[in-house]
Amino acid sequence: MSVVLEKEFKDSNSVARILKCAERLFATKGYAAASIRDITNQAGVNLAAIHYHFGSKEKLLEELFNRKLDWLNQQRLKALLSLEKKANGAPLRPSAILDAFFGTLLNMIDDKRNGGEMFLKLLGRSSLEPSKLIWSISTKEHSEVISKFKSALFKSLPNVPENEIVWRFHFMLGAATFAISGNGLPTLFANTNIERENLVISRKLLTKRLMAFLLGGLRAPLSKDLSKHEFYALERQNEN
Amino acid sequence: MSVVLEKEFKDSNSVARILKCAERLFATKGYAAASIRDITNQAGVNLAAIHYHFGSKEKLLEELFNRKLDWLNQQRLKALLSLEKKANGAPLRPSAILDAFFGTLLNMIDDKRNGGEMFLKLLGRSSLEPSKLIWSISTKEHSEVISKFKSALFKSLPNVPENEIVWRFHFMLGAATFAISGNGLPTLFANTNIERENLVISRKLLTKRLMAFLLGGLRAPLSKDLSKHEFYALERQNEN
DNA sequence: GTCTATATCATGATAGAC
DNA sequence: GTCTATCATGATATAGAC
Repeated sequence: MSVVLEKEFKDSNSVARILKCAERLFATKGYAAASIRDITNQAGVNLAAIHYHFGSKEKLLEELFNRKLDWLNQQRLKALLSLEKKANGAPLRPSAILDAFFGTLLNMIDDKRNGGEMFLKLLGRSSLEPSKLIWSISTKEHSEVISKFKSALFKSLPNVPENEIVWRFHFMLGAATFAISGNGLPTLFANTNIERENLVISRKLLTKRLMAFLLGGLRAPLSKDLSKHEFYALERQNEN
Repeated sequence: MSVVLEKEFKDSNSVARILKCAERLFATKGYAAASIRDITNQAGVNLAAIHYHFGSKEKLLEELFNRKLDWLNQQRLKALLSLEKKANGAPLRPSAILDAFFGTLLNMIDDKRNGGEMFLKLLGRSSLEPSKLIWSISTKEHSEVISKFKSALFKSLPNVPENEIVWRFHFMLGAATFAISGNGLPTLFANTNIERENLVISRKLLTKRLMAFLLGGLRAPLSKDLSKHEFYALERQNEN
């Protein structure tokens, strides 16, 4: 048996199962509340397996993040590069940039076999986690990707102050995170005669909804106190 | 000494100090990771004090939430009622509704003496917490307030399907939550030649930024697949 | 009402047999 | 690589002195 196959075999037996269960438990209970006993029990492996394969609970989280986040960021980069190739130097449409960034993110919802949905919840949850642990992970490539998308947006919206764009990026991340983690929706839809079926989310519909919202926010007129160019964002509206 | 004064004295000595420290620690470390040892140590009270005054760690969290969230929701309701009184039956402007809901929220940032900022972080964090514990708290009044604001938005945007408004409400909550909890901003502003000073947030500026974004998202044109009335939201734009 | 002391249990981590 | 057994620590909670 080759070295590669041997590794794959090991992966599917222990490491992969641990990763999958850890992903789910971290996402649902939170990192601190999910014990390695929970994880190893559900994964059907021994209590010591996590320490053997990963070294510690923290390293497990780190590994989890690096694998999925790197993959996601590669998708994002691929999408952005493809857009830039087609545009041939011209600025991209804002909606296309958002698609490349947030569309790839939401695509993971359907990737249930690989735990994409759970990872998304974990990712969202971690975004509000002030712990240094989370934010020290994968800052290497991740911030590079963020940087590339910022640049694309700057070029795409030349009349908008750059720091305004960054702030709106931040707001968009918040909206997208909530879109993924549907907590709070029951409260929100309570006392509404809206069909319950609507709470069962189709990824495509959710994406459309979110994208419309994000684009509206990104191109919203600047508040009067922030700039004299009030309706800057509307200039490019016809290109959308 | 009157009964009331006696109670206030007690509060300022133990209960209040516990609440304040718990708020900060829950917000910074998360509920699970913040131990009652941390809390009682920082509060300068005995380890057993939490159980004596609140019964358990969970009850402490519940008490914390109920106090602050009720207060916030009262502010929101007051603001909404004041608007409706002035409008005299006419639909409110969307921007005014958002001000009443999210403006009151952001106002708590400045309330450092009463731990408003910490509570906001805790609130945001809890929004992504799938634990039943958090979501079982204060659903009584809270969902009523949400309901009233939904109704106001429905009236304000009569041409928008109601479930679309609710979804956008959800997205707005996400953006507002991220606006408050400024995690991720360092990553976002990295590699940018934007002055670091901009990361020190003034509440007023942040509110302006967020409101512009929210309003843009709320009134964004509906995606073609969602409705035939594409630019519905722009109809009321001049009233903003 | 507040404290000391302690009970009871779950946690992450490790050592060593197989 | 996997298991059992165990450790030290820190968790929530409680009983009882003052």
